[in-house]
Amino acid sequence: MRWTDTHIFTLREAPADAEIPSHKLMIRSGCIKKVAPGIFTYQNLGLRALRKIEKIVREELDKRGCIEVLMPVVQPRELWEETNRWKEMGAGLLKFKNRNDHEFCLGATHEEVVTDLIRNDLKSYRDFPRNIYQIQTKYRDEIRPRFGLMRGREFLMKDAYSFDRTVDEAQMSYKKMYEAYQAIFSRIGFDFAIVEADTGSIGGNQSHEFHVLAEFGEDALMISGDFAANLEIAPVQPPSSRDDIMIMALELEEFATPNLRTISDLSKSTGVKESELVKTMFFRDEKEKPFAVLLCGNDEVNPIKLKNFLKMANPPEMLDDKAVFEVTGASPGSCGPVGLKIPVYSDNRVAVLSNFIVGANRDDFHLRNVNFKRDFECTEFGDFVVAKEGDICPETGKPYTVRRGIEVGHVFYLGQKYSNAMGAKFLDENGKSKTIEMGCYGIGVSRTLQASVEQNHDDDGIVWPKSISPYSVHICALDMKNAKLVSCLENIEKNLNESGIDFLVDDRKERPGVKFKDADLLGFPVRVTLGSKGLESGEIEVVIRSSKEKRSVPIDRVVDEIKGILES
RNA sequence: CGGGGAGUAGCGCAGUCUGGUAGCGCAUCUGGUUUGGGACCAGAGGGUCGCAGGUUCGAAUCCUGUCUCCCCGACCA
Repeated sequence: MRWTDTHIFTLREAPADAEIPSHKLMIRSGCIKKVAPGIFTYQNLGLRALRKIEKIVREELDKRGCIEVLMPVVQPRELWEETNRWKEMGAGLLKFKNRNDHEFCLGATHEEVVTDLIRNDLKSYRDFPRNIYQIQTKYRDEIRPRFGLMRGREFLMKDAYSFDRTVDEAQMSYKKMYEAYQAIFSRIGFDFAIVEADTGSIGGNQSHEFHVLAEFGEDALMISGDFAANLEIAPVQPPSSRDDIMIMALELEEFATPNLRTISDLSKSTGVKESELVKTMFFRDEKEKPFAVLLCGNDEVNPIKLKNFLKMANPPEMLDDKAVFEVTGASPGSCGPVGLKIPVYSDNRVAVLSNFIVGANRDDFHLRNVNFKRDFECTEFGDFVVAKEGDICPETGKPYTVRRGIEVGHVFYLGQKYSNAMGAKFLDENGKSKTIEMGCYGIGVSRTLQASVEQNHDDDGIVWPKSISPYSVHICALDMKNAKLVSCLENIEKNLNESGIDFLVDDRKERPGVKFKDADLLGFPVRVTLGSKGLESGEIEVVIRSSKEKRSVPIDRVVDEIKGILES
């Protein structure tokens, strides 16, 4: 393809709203263009790379017996009501009515549609296992889209759904997809990590995320030896119990703490370390009932852990100041567990404290020498904190280190959540009706595209991996008025076409410097410089984008050299 | 929703404080000289200054309202 026949426009400067390198480079290279917040046009270069990702995904899934379909973007309310997600998904689901006042939403995910599809088809135990997938546009009404394709409202997703007869068979399907994802992300050329993860509003009870490691990743990953988890769920080893030491419970005492509203103020004033102060936080459960959570002063509450511990559908909401006052009779800075009439959950790290300080439920007063049992009852102990670097992982007994990642893939074992809600059943060998076991598996295809740029770029531009580069070869034809050069170019074009190698020829009337800069920006794996200098010497310059290595190659060997580089 | 910032040509920005009929760089077009790492000269096209009111002889500039976008957080996955 010749540049002057394409639709490629590069920018010298990035738009002011682009923040991270990959976003800037995707815009500057003309891969994408913003249409509205979180909504983009894929221009030709971006689309070509996207199609190559799709091709790899299809190959790996088809190879494993997955069946491709295409489901609708617009979905009727009725289906979403069946699983109660019309409500549960909240404002993230974009809803609207048609002219007949029928309610619809834009597909944010397709569990409902696909379950509806198969519940009519998979009737016999002979029909299993089955795995249905599609590559489809999703729409999620994100509160704050950002970083280009990284968190868009409209994005391209590969979603697959497995249907099995038994838990064991479902686990095998899960494993198969897990391996497919490993293969896919390896082929694309990622440095990635697989972590245990929360299931979010998709539901289910087992889940792994695939993360591309990158400095600007939105997720924090906690890694400890062989174990890795998303920060959202990373478990923390409880401190060892102090049962063996007899600690005298001292006399409960109220003391004045005027204007001391924060843990750090209280720590300075009392001389007690923040980690030994106890803070009390208030939340609301799904029945709107308030409950309290006790944490060490230097810990942060992890709402996802609370959600999972209390088996809620969504993380609990915090009470506002007014609601806290109604429950405790005090402002948030002066609250504590003593005398409360609501459930009190306590983090494991608080469990080992004694004679500690809490708010007195009276403004500007705290209590010291507070102890479990004697002064208040704890409903239940658990792990409710956000893990920190250096915390001990209970799985390995070793400390965590933190990495940042971009979530490009997610596999869930769903169990019967959707099949149960939607009545997806089959008859087994004995003619008995059973509920189908499900799994679902997503890859953010458009996010994967940008993640690749995020992981592969330098100061000059994108460094596409060979696997998904929009074109494999970039030929800078420096002087299209030189007849000898043009005929040499045509010869190379012919040979590349015959070899099935895709390439872009920069045949614009631009100075060499401009072409080299743009070639670096677009970042295809191999660049060929075709200029009169090279023609005279009989050798042409071939440059490898990733290493900047330059090779002088005899004209008649250029295509072989390119093949060699692309195959290596 | 809370906090901060910004809307002026396709992109990046100045001008706003102190009102006087809109400017710079890049990009685009024409002509010429150049041509192996973002050339130079001369000329040209392109903007109802986010929108709506108001003040004023006169508003990009002052006042009021409103919309949008971006960043941090909340939220979401």
